[in-house]
Amino acid sequence: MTEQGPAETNYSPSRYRTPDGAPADIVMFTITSTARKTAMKSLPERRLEVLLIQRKSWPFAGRWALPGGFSKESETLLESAKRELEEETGVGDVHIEYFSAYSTPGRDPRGWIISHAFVALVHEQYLAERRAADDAADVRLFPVDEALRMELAFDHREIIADALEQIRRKMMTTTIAKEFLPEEFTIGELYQVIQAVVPSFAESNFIRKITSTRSRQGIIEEVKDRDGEPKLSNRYSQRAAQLYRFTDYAPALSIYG
Amino acid sequence: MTEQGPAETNYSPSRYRTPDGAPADIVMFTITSTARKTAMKSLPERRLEVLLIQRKSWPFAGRWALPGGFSKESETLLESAKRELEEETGVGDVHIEYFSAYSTPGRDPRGWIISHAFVALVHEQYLAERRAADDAADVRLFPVDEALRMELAFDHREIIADALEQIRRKMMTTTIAKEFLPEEFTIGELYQVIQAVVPSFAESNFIRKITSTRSRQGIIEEVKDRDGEPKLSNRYSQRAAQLYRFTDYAPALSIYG
DNA sequence: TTAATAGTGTCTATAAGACAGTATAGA
DNA sequence: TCTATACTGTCTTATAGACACTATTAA
Repeated sequence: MTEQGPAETNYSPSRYRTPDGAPADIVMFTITSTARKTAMKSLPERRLEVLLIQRKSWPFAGRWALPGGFSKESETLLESAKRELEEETGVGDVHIEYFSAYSTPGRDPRGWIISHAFVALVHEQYLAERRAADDAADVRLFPVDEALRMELAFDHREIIADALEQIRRKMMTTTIAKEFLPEEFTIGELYQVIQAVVPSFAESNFIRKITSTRSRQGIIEEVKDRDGEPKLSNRYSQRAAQLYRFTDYAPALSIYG
Repeated sequence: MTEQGPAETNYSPSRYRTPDGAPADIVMFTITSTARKTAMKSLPERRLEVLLIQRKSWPFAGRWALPGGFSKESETLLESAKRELEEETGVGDVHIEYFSAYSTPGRDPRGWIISHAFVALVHEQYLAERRAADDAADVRLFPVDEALRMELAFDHREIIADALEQIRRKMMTTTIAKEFLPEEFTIGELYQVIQAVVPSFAESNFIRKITSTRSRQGIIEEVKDRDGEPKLSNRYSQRAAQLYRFTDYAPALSIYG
């Protein structure tokens, strides 16, 4: 081959300009439930929200930004992201996954800083205490559409848009819905969670499809009580609904049949 | 919140340890065709191969490694990966996408170096001249299973394994097969390409499925000549086969019906 | 005539999709 | 009795899957 990069020649760190930092930024989604004021029990309104922090200092002081911070040499990026998130939300056992890197020159006025974006999915209940304490403070949940219309710090608007696209795809093709649901849930809840993330989702016969056909291959299964009787819930309706849970089965999708 | 990271306080780069480099490493896959020696025209054997480079210097001198090199402050990681790959293969118009980051402490003896892995998919024909010139040199294609059994530099074995898993999933769920095929191809070729990447793929009625059902929603379409007559090919068989091309249609897969 | 690929015919079982109807129980 | 959710019945059409059969033509 022609000239090789530094990796193929004698290496001396001081000869090269090196990055000024490798932060992890976390797009933390949750789905909030708000009770509707109806005559009787009803399903709540569910809305996809994203956690933002108001910056205190340069650059972008005053602007809202994604939580995150610089990673350390002694940790992986994933460990770094988990640490930062725990510092922000006080919650450790969240679903968190690497997602993409952002490296456009000039994206951070502090220098050459490549940001590593993570997506975290959190049960609303884990944030409950935090919200009470910090409401109207410098850490808040915003509805996703609202966040996407805001002037955020850095390229965080683009990061959120990419993260949203990714979880929309994953919501339809994997079982990440479980990250937003209790262990046992009703079909109505599952349907709502899918719709909160993918508004265009509409399946007239949803219960029929999920409880026959593919479900025979076991994405979800009915919950039974100790006597082997179907376990029901009437949280949301007069008529009790069957409770389900996700199994470990992950269907392999294919466009080729 | 509790204590904020550097991003939320006054920033002074010199106060923090910074990374020693952000290289892009490229897992470049291609599918090679080898004619079988049969009595007549027949489909070639197709094999998934990955491009490796033999390192000349410390660290891991003599070991085979992924092509790549340190990114520069003035370019995005994608631009960096494209540049490195072009230097290696002489080809510019390849399909290349970001894939993951590798950050385990100690993964690179030269220091704190977070590697950005890309997957590139290349038509075999683009490599044809290169191979003739460089055969038995320090840049070679290896069958993927062989590469995964080798002692490679850094954590490149793990990177290749992850990349393989990713393109296997994408081969089944997207139309990346087109990156390994000519503009116009036969069903037999498509089937072979899928199998080269996903050996477990087996569809007895493949032609039937792809030309009815989902194909009515248009993943591929028949190629016609100027007179509107079906365009055929007899590259691989006595009986001429219909040529197809991919459309722009990307099916939306779902586990929920 | 055969080899090697490229299809088609036909049948059956399963799934998708629509849509009207029934079930439940607290307010 | 009404309301809001949770289903079930029934019909039609589409798709999946198996597998035997026909088609093509240079060597």
